[in-house]
Amino acid sequence: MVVDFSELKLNEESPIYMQIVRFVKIKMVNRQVRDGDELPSRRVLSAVLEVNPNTIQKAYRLMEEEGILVSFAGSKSLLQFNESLVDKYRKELLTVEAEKYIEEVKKMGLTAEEAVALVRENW
Amino acid sequence: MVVDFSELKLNEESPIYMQIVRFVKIKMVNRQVRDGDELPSRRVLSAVLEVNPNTIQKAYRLMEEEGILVSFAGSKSLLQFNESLVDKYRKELLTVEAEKYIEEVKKMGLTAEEAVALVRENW
DNA sequence: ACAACCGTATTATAGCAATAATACAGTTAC
DNA sequence: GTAACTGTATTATTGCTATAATACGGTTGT
Repeated sequence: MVVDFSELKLNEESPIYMQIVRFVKIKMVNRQVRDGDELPSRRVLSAVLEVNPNTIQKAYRLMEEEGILVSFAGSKSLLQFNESLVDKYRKELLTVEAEKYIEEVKKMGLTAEEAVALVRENW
Repeated sequence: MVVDFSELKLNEESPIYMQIVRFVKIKMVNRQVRDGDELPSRRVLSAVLEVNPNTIQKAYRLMEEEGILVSFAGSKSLLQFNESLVDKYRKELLTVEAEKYIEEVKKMGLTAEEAVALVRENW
C-alpha cells in the first residue's frame, strides 16, 4: 500500500529530486506499485532518505505536474496512473538507456556486435 | 599536430571541464591524437567552444594532474602518454558505459538477452 | 627588444541543488 | 475537540559550475 523507498540508493550524478521521480517510475514499470498506492509523507520520506523535506517536495511536485500523483493539503499523496502510461514509461526509460549506451560506444568506434559482446561480458 | 575540438558538442549532463577531458581521452583511444600532440591554448579553445577561459584551465589542470598533459608558462601544452595508458583508458571508458547500461536495464527487470536485443534494435 | 602570444592566478557575480528553520492551514485519529 | 499528523510556502545559507574582468610574468617570433 505505502510505497517502499528503502531500496533507493542516491548518487551524485543527477539531482536527488529527479532520482526520486525515476525510482517511482521504475516501480510502476516493474509492477511494484499499483494505481492508488500511497507515497510516504514528505516529512517521513525526508527522514528515511536523509534529505531535506524541500527536496522531497520538489520531487512530489514534479510527479503532480506529470499527472501521476495527487495530493491534498492535510491528506495522503496517492499515485494515479493507467496501463498505457506504464507502457509509455517503460519504453521511454529503456530507449533512453540504450541510446545513451550506443552513443557512447560509437564514439569509441565499436561495431554493433562489439557493443553487444561488451554487454554480455559485463553482465 | 594541434588537436581539433570542432567536433566536441557540449551538453548539460556533466560539467564542461569534465566533458573536455573525456573528449581528449576518447581521441587517445581512437588514435586520433598521438603522444606529443599539442592542445590549443586556453584562450583559443575558450573562444572555439565559447566557454570561459577558467573552465578550460580547469580541464587542462585536471589533465595535468592525470599526467597526460604537460604545460609551461608561456609555452605550448603538449599531450604525453603511452600505449598502456591508452589501453587502460579504453577499458575504463568502455567498462563504465557497459556497467551503467546493465545496471539500469537490470533495474527494469531485463534479462541479458533482452538487454542485448535492445542494443541491436536501437543501433 | 618588443609586441603578441603563452600559462597562471585572483576576485566578484550568477544560477542551481540542497540544506535549514520556520510558519500556516487542512485532515485525521483518539 | 484536540493533538498529531498532513501539504504548502517562505527566507536564508552553502557548495559547485560557470562566467566576467583583470593582472602578472614567461616564451616566442620578428
